[in-house]
Parts: sequence; structure tokens; C-alpha cells
Amino acid sequence: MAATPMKKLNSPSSKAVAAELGVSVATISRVLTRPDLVNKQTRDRVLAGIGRLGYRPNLIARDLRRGETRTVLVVVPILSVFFLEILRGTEQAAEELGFAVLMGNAKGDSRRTLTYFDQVASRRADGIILLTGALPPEAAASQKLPPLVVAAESLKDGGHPTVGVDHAGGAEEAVRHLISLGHRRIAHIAGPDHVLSSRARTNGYRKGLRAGRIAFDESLVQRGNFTVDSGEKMMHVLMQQRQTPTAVFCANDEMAIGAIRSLKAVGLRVPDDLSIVGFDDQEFAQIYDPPLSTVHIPRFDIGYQAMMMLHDVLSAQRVFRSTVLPTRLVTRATSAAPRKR
Amino acid sequence: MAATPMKKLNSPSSKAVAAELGVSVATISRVLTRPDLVNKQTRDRVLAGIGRLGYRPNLIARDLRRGETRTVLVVVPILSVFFLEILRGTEQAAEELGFAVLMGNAKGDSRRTLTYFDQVASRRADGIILLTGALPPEAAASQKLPPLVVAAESLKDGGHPTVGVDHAGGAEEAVRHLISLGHRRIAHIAGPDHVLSSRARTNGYRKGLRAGRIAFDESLVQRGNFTVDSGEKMMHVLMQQRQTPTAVFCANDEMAIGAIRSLKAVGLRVPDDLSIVGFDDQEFAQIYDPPLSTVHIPRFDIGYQAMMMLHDVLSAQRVFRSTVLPTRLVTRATSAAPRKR
DNA sequence: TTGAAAGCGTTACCAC
DNA sequence: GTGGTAACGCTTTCAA
Repeated sequence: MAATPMKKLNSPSSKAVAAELGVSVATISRVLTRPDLVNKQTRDRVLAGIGRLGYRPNLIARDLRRGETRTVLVVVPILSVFFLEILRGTEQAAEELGFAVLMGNAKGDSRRTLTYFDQVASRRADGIILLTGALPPEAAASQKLPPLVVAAESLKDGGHPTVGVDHAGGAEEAVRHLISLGHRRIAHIAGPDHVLSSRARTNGYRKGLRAGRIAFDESLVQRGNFTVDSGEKMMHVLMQQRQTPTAVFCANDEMAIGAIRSLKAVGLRVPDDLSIVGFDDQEFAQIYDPPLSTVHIPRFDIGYQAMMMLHDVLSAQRVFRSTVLPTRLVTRATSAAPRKR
Repeated sequence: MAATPMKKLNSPSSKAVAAELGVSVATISRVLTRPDLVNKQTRDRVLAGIGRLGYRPNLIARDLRRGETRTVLVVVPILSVFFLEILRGTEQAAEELGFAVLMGNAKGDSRRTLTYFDQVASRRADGIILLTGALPPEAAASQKLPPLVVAAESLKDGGHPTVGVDHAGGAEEAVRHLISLGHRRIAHIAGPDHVLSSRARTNGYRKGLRAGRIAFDESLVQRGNFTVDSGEKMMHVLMQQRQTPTAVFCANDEMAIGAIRSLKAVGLRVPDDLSIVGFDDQEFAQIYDPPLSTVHIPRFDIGYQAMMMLHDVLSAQRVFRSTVLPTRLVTRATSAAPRKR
């Protein structure tokens, strides 16, 4: 046990270093920011002094002077795995651009998002990446929005730069996959109707059926709420129908797992008796038993692109580039040809 | 599609507001920070003006003046689910204390941790919560450490304030649980030897055996590396022994799942044929089929306590309080009495 | 190539 | 109760 490691760290100011070395503070600053402007001799002397004295420029003072923080705020609706990989992407891009990333958690409360808008109004960050899907209603009206990029939801929010995901396309691909395996009675456990991505996935489901010339059958779609439990329940409902499905496309991975659980409970096996496909490709999808066929969302890219786009917004005056990223079907062990009768 | 929502937001300075209202900047500042010091009439007038003009104090300037940022930096070794709940706890405490939380990702590179130390040397944050388990070797030597709390690993790093977890206690409880069910041949799939928490869990395992008067049998412990695959492999090894175990205590949940997978592959059932207990209580543990018996780590509390402790460190000069938080066994569906012979 | 000095937008001390 | 003003530590003209 050391004596007192918690030394109050009094890193010196540029003034102190300047005095010590007999140069001006301007020179110190230049050595750090525009070294080419200063004579090699003095430069080396200053550099040495900085090292010896352990000088660190006060970034707060620099930010104040420069009027920018080179920091962005990423606001997530809730702290969940889903956003982790997005965050990684944002971080990566931020690092490349020399930005720092601050994370804000709205905790499902749109008013908390407003608090974060305030952070940039207060100059703690230069801009915001919104992963909350929608602008808080209170803000939508306001004229004074911070530099903003909306990501992960392909909402049409009146022309903000957006990084979206092709939910419909992914859903369609999943259904086509099932069809190509030979399925005809393909059910759908949908997500909440008010979630835009959820709606898009249902649209994709219908489009997939149409492509396979399969009539849409209302009794084959049930609506869950993205939880394992709701998936389990809806699967149960589906199995009560007169004609049971041979495959189910679920709007997310949790519900897919619920569906499988429901099937296992009555002694049915996946994919032997029924095929299941999820959506999201969450981490547990490949760990699960059996490993889940699902639609992969390019989460890293979402984060990366959003950061890059925000950077554009920040440097240029106004940018309207928006992107929709493609999804990708990952076939694992829960989808197979239907049982022959 | 609106015309141009990306208005450059020119929030006015206190000087501008002061001029507009015919008061001094000092008054503006006081209204915001010590409202009791100013006459109710002027206060109301200023407040109204602030609202009308959309004034936001520049926090950067305030920080510079005050010499603190009321921001802490949480450094995670990697961006994984495990740290999510810890972060939630830190955030909660930070909010209660009026602090902001910045997250840094060391990406498994101890030198990157040093970069984050620099952030506080540069006054972007007041202190650091280290979730990386250990101080970077380069820093351990240095005298100039930032205000620091080490969390989630109960390392003895020369007297830094620490929020630890009782890994050994949790492991012991898991083993006692297995014993109480009637198991006698209890194997252990350990984690990497260089990870302190992993060693502590193995110690707990031995302690549990001792408590049950069961002789330690070296052939019953295999070392994995915390991945699903390693768990699978080690379980396979275990089943090659002359005398196979009836239960296995795994040092984390991933390896527990690997173990179960290995068993299923050879037609053995959990918990009918073998009991499995994991450690960590990750999210997927309760989703898995069958739901995993495991040792819960109070992640939220770790984060919460660490933030509170850092606050202490920041306000008092030097504090040496350290805490070890208890774990809790969660029995789900992978542990049961051994098969009768 | 270097230094002096004016700010950046606050806060807090000192007068009044 | 309120105003004037000197810092906080930096960057960036402008002169020399």
C-alpha cells in the first residue's frame, strides 16, 4: 500500500512553462499547434521543457478560444446491446476525425433527449447523433435544432440528414429465403405498429410473399412487442390456427427465440418441424441453440456513417445527404426445407 | 421536407443578454447560479429575457473559470454487454451528483488507457473510473495519476480506491449449491490464469469443495479462455475422464453455454444428466434454453458505487475507502440433483 | 522567428 | 442588490 498516490495533479499552465523557459506563451502554443512556424532550436527546447514539466494544454481553454469542442454527443434511447456496435462505429469514425464521443442516455424519455440538445447549446459538444429514432415532439416544432444526424431509424423527419437501414429489404429477403426452401405457409410475428422499423419489416414480409405469388393471409400475422415472451405467446396463437404455418418470420431476434421456445414446449423441433427466421442478428443469435437464422443489421456502419455525416454537417453549412444501408440475411440452423407430408 | 432546419445556432452570450436587458453580466450570472442573491424583480426580468433570447450559458467558459468540468470519464477495456449495466449505474449516480459521464474505450490496449488519463490531465474531465481491471503498467510507475477509482476487479493495485466484487464468495456459493443438491464429483472450467477475477473464482471453487469435505481433484479442472468454444472444448475433455463429473461450475456464462452445447452434441441432457452453473448472469443466461443457473454480479451497483467513490475522491483530498460487493446465486434450470445410479 | 496583447464567456471579488 | 472588472489558459492577429 503506497502512501498517497492521489497527488493532486497540478499540471502547469503555458504561462508557467513559458516563464521557466524564457519564451512567450505564444511560442508554447505554436510549438504545439503549428510547429513549422517556430525555429527548430527553440522548438526542441520547448518540447524538452514540456516533457520535463509535464505540461498538458488545457483543452477547455482551447475549446473556449476556438469556439468548438470537437466532441459529438450520441444519444441512445436506452442503453442496450443493440447500440453497442453502433457506438463502436461512431467511435472509430470519431477517432479518425479527431473527435471525442460523449454518450447520452435518454432512458426512453423524449424530454431527456432535449436535455442533451441543451448540452450542445451550452457548447459542451458540437453536434448530436440521435439513435432515438425520432425527434422529440417538443423539439420538432422548434427552429433551433443543433447540428444533427438521425441514425438507425429510417424516419422521414422533415429533412434531417439520416443514416437508415433497409428494413423492408431485409424482411423481404428473409421471406424469399423461406420460399426458396419450399415454404408456402409463412407466418409473421410483427413488432409494435408504432415503431417505424417494425412497420417496414412487415411491409417487406408482404412484398416477399407477393414475389413468391403467395396470397397474404391475415390470420398468419400476429403482433408482438419485441420481447421473448410476446414471441412465445404469438407462436402459440399461430399454432392454434386450422392450418398451421411451416415457417415464421419474426420481426426481431427476441421474438424468434420466444417462438422457438413455444415450439419446444409442445415437443416440436426447429427447423425439422418449423423454420424460424429472426431480425437484427444480435449477439445471442449465434450462441443460441439452435443458432438462429436472422437478418443482419450493419450496426457498425450505421455508427460510422452517422459520425462521418455529422462531420460533414459540422464543416459545410448545410448538407442533405442521407443514406440507407443494406441488410444481409444470415442463414444458420433454424431454417430448412419444410417437412414432407 | 422543410427548407433549412440546420440553422447555425447563435445562442447569445451573457454580455448580449445583459446589454439587451440593461443589467450587468454579473447579474445574469448570479440569476443562474445564486438566484437568492438577486432582487426578485430583476431576477424575473432576467429570467424572462433569457427565455426570450434563448440564452444558454457557455459551459466551456464556466468550466474554464471554475477549474472543473463536473465530468467523469469511464474507461472500459472493451465495449461489451458486461459493462453496459455498470455504465447504467455510473450514469445514475452521476445524474444524482450533477456530473456528466464520458465513455472511453481502451479497445484492449493499455496504452489507450493512458490517452484517457491525458484527457483529464487536459481538463476535459475531473476524474476517471477504470473498468479495465488493472492500471496500465506504464502508469503504475508514474506519480501523476488522475483522480481515480478502479472498479469491477478486486485487484490490489497499491492502494487505489476500489469497488470490487466477491468473486470467490460467489464461486463458493455456486459449488455449495451443487453439493447441497447431492453432487460429489464437481468439475470446474476455469478462466484464464492471468485474470484476477478468474483466479478468485477458482479459489472459491476450492473453498466450496473444502466446505463440503470433498477432496480437490486436479483432473476435474480445465482451463478455458472465457469463450463459448473453449467451454465446449473443455467439457469434451472432462467427459473423457475415467470418472466423469456430475456437475460443472464454469467461470463464466459463455463457457457454461459451451459446456451445455458439448453435452447436447453427444445426446446428454442438462440438468438431467449433468448440472451446469455459470458466472456473471449475463442477459442471455435467462433467455438460453435451458435458462442458466449462474452467479449474479451486481453490475449496476458497481457502477453506482464507483461514481460515488470518485466523487468522494474529487471533493475530499484523499480517500481510501474501498468496497467489495457481494454476488448472488441465481438458480434456474441447469442445476438439479444428480441422476441416481 | 518571436513577443505583446486582445479576446473567448464565464465567475467571483470588491466597490458602491 | 448591483455593477465593474480581473482572472481562467489558451489561440491568433499584429508588430517588431
